[in-house]
Amino acid sequence: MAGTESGRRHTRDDVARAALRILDDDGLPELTMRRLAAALDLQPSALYWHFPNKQSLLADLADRIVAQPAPPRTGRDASHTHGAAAALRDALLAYRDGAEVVSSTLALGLGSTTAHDRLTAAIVADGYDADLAARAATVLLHFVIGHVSHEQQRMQYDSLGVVVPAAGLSPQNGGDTADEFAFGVELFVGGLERLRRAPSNLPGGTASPLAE
Amino acid sequence: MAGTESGRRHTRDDVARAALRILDDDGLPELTMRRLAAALDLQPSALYWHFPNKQSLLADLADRIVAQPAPPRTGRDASHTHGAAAALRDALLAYRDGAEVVSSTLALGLGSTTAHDRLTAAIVADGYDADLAARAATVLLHFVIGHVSHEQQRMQYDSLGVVVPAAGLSPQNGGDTADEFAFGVELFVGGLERLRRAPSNLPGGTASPLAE
DNA sequence: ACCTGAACACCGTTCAAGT
DNA sequence: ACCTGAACACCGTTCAAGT
Repeated sequence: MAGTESGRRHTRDDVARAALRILDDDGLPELTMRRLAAALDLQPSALYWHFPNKQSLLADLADRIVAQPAPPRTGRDASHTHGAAAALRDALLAYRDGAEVVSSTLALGLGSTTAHDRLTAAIVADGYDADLAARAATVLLHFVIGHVSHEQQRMQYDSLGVVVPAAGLSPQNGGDTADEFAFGVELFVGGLERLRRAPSNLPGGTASPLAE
Repeated sequence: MAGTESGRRHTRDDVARAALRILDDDGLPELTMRRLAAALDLQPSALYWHFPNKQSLLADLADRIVAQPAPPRTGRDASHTHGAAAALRDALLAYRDGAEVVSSTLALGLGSTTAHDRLTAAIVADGYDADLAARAATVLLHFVIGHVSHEQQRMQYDSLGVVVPAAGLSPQNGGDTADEFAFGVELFVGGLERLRRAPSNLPGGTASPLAE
């Protein structure tokens, strides 16, 4: 009874929170302007007083999902980078289709730079210079979003009892998705560490000195 | 005059090719079933004889984009992995919004496993066992798709003359996108090489033996 | 400042029926 | 085997007008 709708007129924050609720309850495809308006007892056109269009609403949701305070992580993380990557994954997993919302917002060049900034800061805290960290953070961010997006798609297939025949990207060897995530982050951190000893070997020279 | 429409009735291949043409000419948002039908001089409902729904059509397009024969790459690649990653990037770049089509198809668990298979084979060819390679290929695939997707979004912004204020994922330091891509692949390969010497250090032990 | 009412210009998809 | 015609059940967005 004492829900999100109580007084009379709504604020931009109300709209965003109602949208987050629909997202989490029923998923991104169900989050239409018309359904959101109905949840707020509003005409669809009223939403356009609060947000210029649907994409900017989604960008706002993406910011909220990413900005979410990180729950205290169990155990010491192996590095700041590991911790920041895991915290970002947790944030994306906290809302249904969270990764997709953030991904599509990023793909349109919208949304804040919070996620990228935090990963960059963590890499810097692990001892790399700001320039390198910023570029590496972009790489890590692509992996994290891609991974969690795939993870969440799998969750909703599982909840529907769908048997996926031989999907190319599913964990192949009985490892669960958290293990696969840790593996990806470890690969990334390993690559960073290798750069620490041999700072420039991109063009020219043998790129794989350890091979054979 | 002698275009895609000549005889009378169309095949599934005709439909897919007409769709690829709309995609490449006008982008993914313009690729609607109604516009596609019009391009083929068909009623929209006719498309549903060839494809059960729009998503399976998009999955077919994704397969075609990825399966595309790789143009001969200039210069020797530093490794099979570098070559396969670059070839995949080229394939995605060959069609407007190519990365987004593949990404959304993957996100729905549709499409073939060609991209993943090829990356896996390349990693195996570089001397890693099949198990590790398959998991690593997933990581690399996430990066490649995320990177190219962002790259293509940027291309269409540039072509519109849009000035993006301070986007968090744009190349920050004057490096072009191809350099950023090479950097990401190098990071990935570096991480793999580190695993070659220390095959298991994920849980337990110091994860960053080189730090400090 | 915040919302209604009504409309515009679209979508994907189904299905009986035609050839 | 391949397509038409007509409909269903939706979308996001605009805009004048109300309070």
